[in-house]
Amino acid sequence: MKRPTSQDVAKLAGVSRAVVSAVLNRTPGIRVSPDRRQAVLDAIAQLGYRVDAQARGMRTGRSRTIAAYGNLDNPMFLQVLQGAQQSCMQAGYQLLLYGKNGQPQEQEELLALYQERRIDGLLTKDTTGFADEAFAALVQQAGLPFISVEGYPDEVNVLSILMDYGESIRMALDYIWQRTGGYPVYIAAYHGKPGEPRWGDRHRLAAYEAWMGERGESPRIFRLSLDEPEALTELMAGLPQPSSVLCNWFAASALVYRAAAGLGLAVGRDLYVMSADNTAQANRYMVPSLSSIEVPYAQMGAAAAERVIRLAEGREPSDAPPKIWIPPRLAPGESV
Amino acid sequence: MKRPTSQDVAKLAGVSRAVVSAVLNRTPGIRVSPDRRQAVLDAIAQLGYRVDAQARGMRTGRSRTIAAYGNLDNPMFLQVLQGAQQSCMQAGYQLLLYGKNGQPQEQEELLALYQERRIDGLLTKDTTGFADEAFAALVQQAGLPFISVEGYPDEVNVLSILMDYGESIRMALDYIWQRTGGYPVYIAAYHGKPGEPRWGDRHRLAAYEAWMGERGESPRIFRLSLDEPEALTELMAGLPQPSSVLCNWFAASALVYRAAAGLGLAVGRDLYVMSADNTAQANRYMVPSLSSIEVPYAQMGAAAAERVIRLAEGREPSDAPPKIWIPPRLAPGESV
DNA sequence: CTGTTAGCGCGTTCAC
DNA sequence: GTGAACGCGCTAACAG
Repeated sequence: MKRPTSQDVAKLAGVSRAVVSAVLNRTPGIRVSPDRRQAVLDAIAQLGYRVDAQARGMRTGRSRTIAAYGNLDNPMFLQVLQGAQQSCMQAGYQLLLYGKNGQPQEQEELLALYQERRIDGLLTKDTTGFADEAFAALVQQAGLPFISVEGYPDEVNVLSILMDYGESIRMALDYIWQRTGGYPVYIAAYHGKPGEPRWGDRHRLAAYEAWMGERGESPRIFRLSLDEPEALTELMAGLPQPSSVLCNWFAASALVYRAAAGLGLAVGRDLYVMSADNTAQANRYMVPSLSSIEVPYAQMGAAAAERVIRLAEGREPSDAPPKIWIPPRLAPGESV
Repeated sequence: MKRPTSQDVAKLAGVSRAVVSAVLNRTPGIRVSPDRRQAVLDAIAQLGYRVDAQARGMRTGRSRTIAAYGNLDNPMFLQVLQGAQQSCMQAGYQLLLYGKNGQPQEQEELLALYQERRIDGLLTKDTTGFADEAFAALVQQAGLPFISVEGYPDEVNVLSILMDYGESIRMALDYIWQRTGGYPVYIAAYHGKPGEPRWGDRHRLAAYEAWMGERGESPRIFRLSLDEPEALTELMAGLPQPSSVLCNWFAASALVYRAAAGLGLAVGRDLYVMSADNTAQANRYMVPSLSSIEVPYAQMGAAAAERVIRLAEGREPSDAPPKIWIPPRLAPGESV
């Protein structure tokens, strides 16, 4: 009892293999009468026939598979995958997972996947503002349909799915103001040494300054090294009660909670806290639960996959804009 | 400038296509002299030749790809993927992602992937103690190499990678005792209505009872519905200080923190808390950070992928044990 | 309009 | 080490 082939189906249905193929792919140029068509479908069902994807792929040159590349340590990547998978399934594509390990050869291996005809397109989940022009050039040269989630915000030659970080800050500020009537301190946390803030943080900062400026308030920005969280306690000890703080990042909010506990301040009463993202998906487990802005990664992944597939199939209009913007989402908690 | 084929490589190296293939696959039965071999390798490098995976797959009948099936809402699945990817890469395999959506047709689609020759094997991340015998039978009948992470603990016909939940409890109890000298209350949380506890929870409970019994203590078990967390406050108000509690699940620990805050109890001083898992990966963000036992999902994913690949390649001895046990891991925090 | 024939794509493998 | 067949589905050209 071996695998049935299109040959077997053709014989059982009393037609040629070409008709079987035509029925399955509605091939233009080959018309099939309804009854013959039905005979083919019956034969397929009876035998449990399945097209050999490899044989089809070899003939057509496409694999109907795209790869998703990202950091498997980051839980947000899972959301991207979820969205991408959704889009793939709707389009009849498969999703190949390729985890980032930080090895330099990985980029070549991604290209190799394409050259081996294992994938038709590539989607990467990059860190905010990431850009690797050398890689982008290689990809373009190879002709690999490519789209980045959160990367290459300023490279017009690379297609990206982006979130509007400025809007996320305005959304948070409006929410805090509506709930408390106060103007928050902004905490910009960073890892390691203070450097030039990255793309996302630049836009967040600018939005904060503009929002405060429009209301005649002077911005109060506190730069916090995640490696020296003690500084936070000093800052917070000097704030009147109640005050509100808006953190650029979940990790900073966690430190604020910790410092508040040390000072005997009750979050949600003596101190309002909001996070401009939900990187760790831990917001709702915080006590009290942390209000935040969410980056809609699933939606971004879905949009990315959809677009890569269009690209791979040559259905993307060449004048399509390189960047697609997805709006942030407000996730209220108990901390504001 | 089109894609180079093995034909092109052969011509450039002055050999037949069979030799190119033999060089690439160290085919037994075809000896290639060192200089010819080198000529082939040079030609490959010069042309940038890559084997067409589809053509190879069509000929060999294998795709060198396995699928991972699981719930994309669960961050732990990402860890499984990470481990699986690692194993796949080492073996030269690709990982196809298939997200669980809860639709009944999914099982058929997984089988279809195999019948279409898109995958050589399947790995599923199931919930603890899960078992679907109908699916397992289908898979077996189809001949699809299959292994479950955390599922089918009692079905000897299905291969699984499992964690020893009893050991996780003993590990936690030993740790708490060593740090505090106390005997914890055990909190068994559940969703919805109280029912028969599942496989993992049964083993946890039994281990708790046995451990307490060995020390001449009578077990103190509190069953908690996650939908009625108020009951927890009552329980905790009645405990002496300091006391310790061991929760079967992260979500229960989060509720304990919340109740402690309401009662003015300081976790880590008035009350010691430990979680028997880290499902939400939020432990280190809790204030204070939550001590817990971790399920080593990455390791389990790696073991699963490795085994599926062996199975697919027919390298698995038929007398191999159906279950592989991976030990739990202690993750100390500040709460104990 | 409906359908057939034949060749193709590309790497693998068996007989020599 | 070589030559040739093979795997399986797609599709251009062609015929009834």
